[in-house]
Amino acid sequence: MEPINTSKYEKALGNCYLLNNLDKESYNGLLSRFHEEKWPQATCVLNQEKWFHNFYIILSGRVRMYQVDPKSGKEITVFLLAKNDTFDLFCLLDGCEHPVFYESLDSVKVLTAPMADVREWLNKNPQHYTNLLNYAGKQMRMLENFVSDISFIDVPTRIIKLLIRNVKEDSNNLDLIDDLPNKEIANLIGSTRAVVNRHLQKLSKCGAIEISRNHVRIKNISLLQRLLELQKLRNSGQK
Amino acid sequence: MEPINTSKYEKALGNCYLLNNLDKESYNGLLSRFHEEKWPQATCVLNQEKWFHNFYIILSGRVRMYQVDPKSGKEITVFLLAKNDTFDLFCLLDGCEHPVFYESLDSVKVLTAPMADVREWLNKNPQHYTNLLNYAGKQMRMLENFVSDISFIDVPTRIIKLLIRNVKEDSNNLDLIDDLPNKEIANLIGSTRAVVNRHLQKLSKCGAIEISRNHVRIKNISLLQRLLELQKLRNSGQK
DNA sequence: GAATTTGTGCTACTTAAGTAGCATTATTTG
DNA sequence: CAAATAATGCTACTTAAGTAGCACAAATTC
Repeated sequence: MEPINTSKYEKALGNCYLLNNLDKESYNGLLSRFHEEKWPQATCVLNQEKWFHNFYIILSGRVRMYQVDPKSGKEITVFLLAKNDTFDLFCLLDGCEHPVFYESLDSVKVLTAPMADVREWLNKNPQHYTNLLNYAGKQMRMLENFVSDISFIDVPTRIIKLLIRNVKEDSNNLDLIDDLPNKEIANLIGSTRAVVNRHLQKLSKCGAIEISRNHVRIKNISLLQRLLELQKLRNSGQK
Repeated sequence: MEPINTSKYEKALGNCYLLNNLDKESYNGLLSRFHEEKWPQATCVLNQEKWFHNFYIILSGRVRMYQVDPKSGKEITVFLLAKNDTFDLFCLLDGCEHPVFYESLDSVKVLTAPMADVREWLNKNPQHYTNLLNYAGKQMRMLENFVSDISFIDVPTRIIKLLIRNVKEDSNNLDLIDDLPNKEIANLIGSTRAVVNRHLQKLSKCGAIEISRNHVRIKNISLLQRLLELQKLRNSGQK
């Protein structure tokens, strides 16, 4: 395993939180511990030990982190990770095992280093903890929102929010989630395939979206936004 | 506002994550920025700016952090904070505002300091970030569990898990949650007063717990544990 | 101690979400 | 190209959770 060419990744990792504002020396010191790995599409690495001993930065492709209910087999996607995201953040933060699953949605390129090495680097360069704290804060906010969304909001509205959250501002295209089957969309909002399909059909019939196998396309973003507003208002007369 | 007597709090704050393994100098440097405050029971400070500008460590009493659904008025308690807990962690981590509510359940004593001071201290003493990372990791795990619990598990089981999680090992007494009205229990698991009451009645009738106004008492902890196991097994034949 | 507020325990009802099942179509694999 | 697999689009059904409403009791306030 030869040392990686750190300069090769400077552009690719420009937006990775962990490498924010690093001086040349820190940057090379950290990156030199990593090497590149490729995973084929739709791989689920069952061995959870792995996340405990290795740390990953995504170079390209999507990885979902999910939990499985052993009782029903139901799954929920906790984080949908993409370029510049890292895992496992939980282990990196507190050094404990994290019983969770990871699965690649595309063919994926990652940089990986032993977890212990990354933790050691952080210990030796504590001035760079701030980057990690920021990222942890953002992820916590996402989790907190997930909790309140599931508890407050019905499935059709969660779908609309998911769609709106993922449209690219310029193109109206769906980023990250435009090529998922209904089952994966269900996992993202904590519901089931059949129920999601039911509501996608309605959105399709009213002209907000267009659906085909493995694809959802936004047809009328402002209609979606109006539907979301309507949902927020409905029942607001309650105490 | 006179500087606090830092030695006074050494015992009280022995288990606060933020003060773990601090040398005398760091300890005093941090604590000297704080002063003590008292809040009466059942106070809800509506001014959310406050959490953004001030940081709090709980000395005694309980504080719940919760979200409110503006549509229905429904609430969900995200964290039930007690002695040695701190807030607002989200702001401390990433320096952004955090639109959330805090409310005291008891008469509460806190130590408080300007958020900027705490962040500045952390910047100057980066070797102590580890404590914060650990705590953030634990809180993230709690949030992640909350997500999967709400999405996988039915209300009666969530109640049982809440009870089991909160029994003191030695005494069988409920810590933290033994004096809450049904409505507060509902907020803790993301349900409603009426539904929680329905299931508490069942647990009461089968002899697992005893209920009275503002009180739940464990009568048969091993029965609760057996009920939890039963729930886990039921339907496990599904694919 | 009268009046108000808060919490409980219940019945009856509504509804969204989930479940089961299956036919149809698209895609992949051998 | 045949067979297997994966994804969809339905219908019909079940169910847990939530809603509404109210009587009653306990606690608090004036």
